[in-house]
Amino acid sequence: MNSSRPVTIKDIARRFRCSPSTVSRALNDHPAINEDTRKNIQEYAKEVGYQRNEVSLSLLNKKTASLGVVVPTISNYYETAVIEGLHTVLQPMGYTLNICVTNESYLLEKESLSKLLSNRTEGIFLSVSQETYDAGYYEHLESVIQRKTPLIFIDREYEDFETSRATVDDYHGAFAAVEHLISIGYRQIAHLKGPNGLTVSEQRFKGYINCLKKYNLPIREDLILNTNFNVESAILPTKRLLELASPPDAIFGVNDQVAIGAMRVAKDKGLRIPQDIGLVGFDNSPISAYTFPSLTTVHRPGRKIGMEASRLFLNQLNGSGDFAPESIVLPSELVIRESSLRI
Amino acid sequence: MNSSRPVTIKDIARRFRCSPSTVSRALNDHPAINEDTRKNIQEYAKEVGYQRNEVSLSLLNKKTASLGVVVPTISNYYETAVIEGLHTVLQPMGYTLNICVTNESYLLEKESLSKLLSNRTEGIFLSVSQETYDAGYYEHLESVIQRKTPLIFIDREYEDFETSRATVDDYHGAFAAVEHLISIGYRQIAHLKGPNGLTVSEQRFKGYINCLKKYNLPIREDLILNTNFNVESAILPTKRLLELASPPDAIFGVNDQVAIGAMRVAKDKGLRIPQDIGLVGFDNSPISAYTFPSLTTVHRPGRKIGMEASRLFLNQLNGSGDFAPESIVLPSELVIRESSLRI
DNA sequence: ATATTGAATGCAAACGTTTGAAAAAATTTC
DNA sequence: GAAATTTTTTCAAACGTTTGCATTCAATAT
Repeated sequence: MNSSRPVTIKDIARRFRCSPSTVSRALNDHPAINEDTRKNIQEYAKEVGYQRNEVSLSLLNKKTASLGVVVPTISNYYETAVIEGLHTVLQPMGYTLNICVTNESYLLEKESLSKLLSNRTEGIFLSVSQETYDAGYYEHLESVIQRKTPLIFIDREYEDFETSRATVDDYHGAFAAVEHLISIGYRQIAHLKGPNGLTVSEQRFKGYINCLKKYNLPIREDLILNTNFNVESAILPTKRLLELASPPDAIFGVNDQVAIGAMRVAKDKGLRIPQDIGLVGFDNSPISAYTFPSLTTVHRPGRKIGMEASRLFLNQLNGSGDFAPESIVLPSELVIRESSLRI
Repeated sequence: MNSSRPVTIKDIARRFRCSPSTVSRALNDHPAINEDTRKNIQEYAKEVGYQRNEVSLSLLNKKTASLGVVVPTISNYYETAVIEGLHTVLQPMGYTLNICVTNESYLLEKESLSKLLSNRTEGIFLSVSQETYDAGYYEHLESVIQRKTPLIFIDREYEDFETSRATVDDYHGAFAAVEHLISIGYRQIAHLKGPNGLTVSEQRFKGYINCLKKYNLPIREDLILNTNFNVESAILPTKRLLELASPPDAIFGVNDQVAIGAMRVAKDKGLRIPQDIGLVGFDNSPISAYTFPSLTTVHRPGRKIGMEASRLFLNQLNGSGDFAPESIVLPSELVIRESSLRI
């Protein structure tokens, strides 16, 4: 008596005293079907709200039209921008995105991947978790590779995998940011670094270090402190920086959140930005243009990364057997605003 | 020669010269299987990386363990918080979330729902698009209801549907925000409203209006301007407000983004916050605590909404036939910070 | 030696759809 | 009116897995 059972092709066939194949063909406008039969069946199908069961089709065709997106978090602007980019390209093509959040945990990442494979996902976009990255685990990726499921790395990557990847040129972005500070005249430039071990953190850190070296500025260990990418995590480190006997005259934050945290602390201390202290962030998040003063930052094209990653996936999917992995590195771009423009 | 075809139970059966049923039972630790057979099969399965095809199981059991999440956007803090909440509860239970972004478009929403139904999603969380809401369309929801697929409304809702819903008490949050401004002594309170027609906008607007009424303050049409929820959309309206012959002494923004935009414009004008102008936002986004001055706002429990919505879904799923829809309204909470604390 | 038990395995159907090939029905041709 | 042709429909298999029931085989009991 449960009216909620979805109506199937068989139901319709019974109703018309014909075979399921006829119904199937009628619904798919197959030319070998009598015009009247077709119309009747289509009308009836619409009337009873028939919707074909894609699950059975997936089984038959071994195509699921679903893709996995495995990311450490979705609560940052950048990550959602990437997902939007993926969406923009892939939703119109009929793909469904299965979003898995790993919270930076290896176990969750492993489980997510296994689940996606079990569900016969046709491709996987992966930004590995910090735990995975730290520990250098990679066994859980073997099965993905072995299955030849296209695997696209986003931002965080393993060098030694034969896979496509889309990353932002963090190194040169960071370099440009620090170079800009130097060009303005700042000399004691601190860095609020991201968590150790993550490519993103390390690349930006390297950009910072190498730029200082290039301009023969001393590298002061006491001006390099760790944060956790969010605003709060920048508060204490910034306080410590500003209480130093020889405090920095500029701070390069690993991202906008961190820079905004630093901005807040500096202002609380009565410092003027950019006169007393210069500030640069990273990401070009929407808010960065509207802080007071507005934040100099490095644009990180999240949407574009998502779209490029989609392209890489499609290339691999449609490519011939001897597929060659591609690496896309999108340039990051310095966006100069008020927080560093000391005159 | 393509080694990428996933190994199936049949493959294993062939290898052991036994029937697929035996393999299936062996893999599932069925007691009627000989200990040795079981061990051998399990070992071999592991060795060749067998992973059971969940698609076929879905077809067999009519259970897909996947849920749809249909939202207008994922680029705001609040939306991602909701999704995180859903995730927190549902991922551990084995559910997969299919995220569909509608970009506020009715057509995309309709297509997304139809796709989800075709994929035999077991439940749908829906925050209707603005277009849908404006036009009052609802036919596309009929098939969801008819299929008895649990449908949970999030925030934006249709009054006349017999479905569960989880919303935040925007009205009282807005009311409290305005009341707070009044209590501090602000009298000419402007409102940067959200897009017309959306429940969220209208409820907050209503809270604003009714609070003014309660305290016998005049309602000035010229102090009510529309925005589009993002920072940029607040810039021009705020400029207009501040250029009025009789400008407001406080602004209540429909969300934090808008309030931050307003903050920026006010500061550019040389106004001191909160001395010259008070500011209140809505959402309690992470950044709001670290603007300068920090932003008074109304906490909107996104994560909790997601978790509550999950609960509503599970209730409906496990409920008996005569299911009664539930409405959860979570309180919003005024968070007083510097931007409104004129002494 | 035969019946009885028990353990281990196989058979077949089911989930909903598509599709090549075969069959049936209708139409045309001579 | 039969043969040839065309149109329309049905059959059966396939996708990968599970599961109730039947079957097989060996061991035990009588």
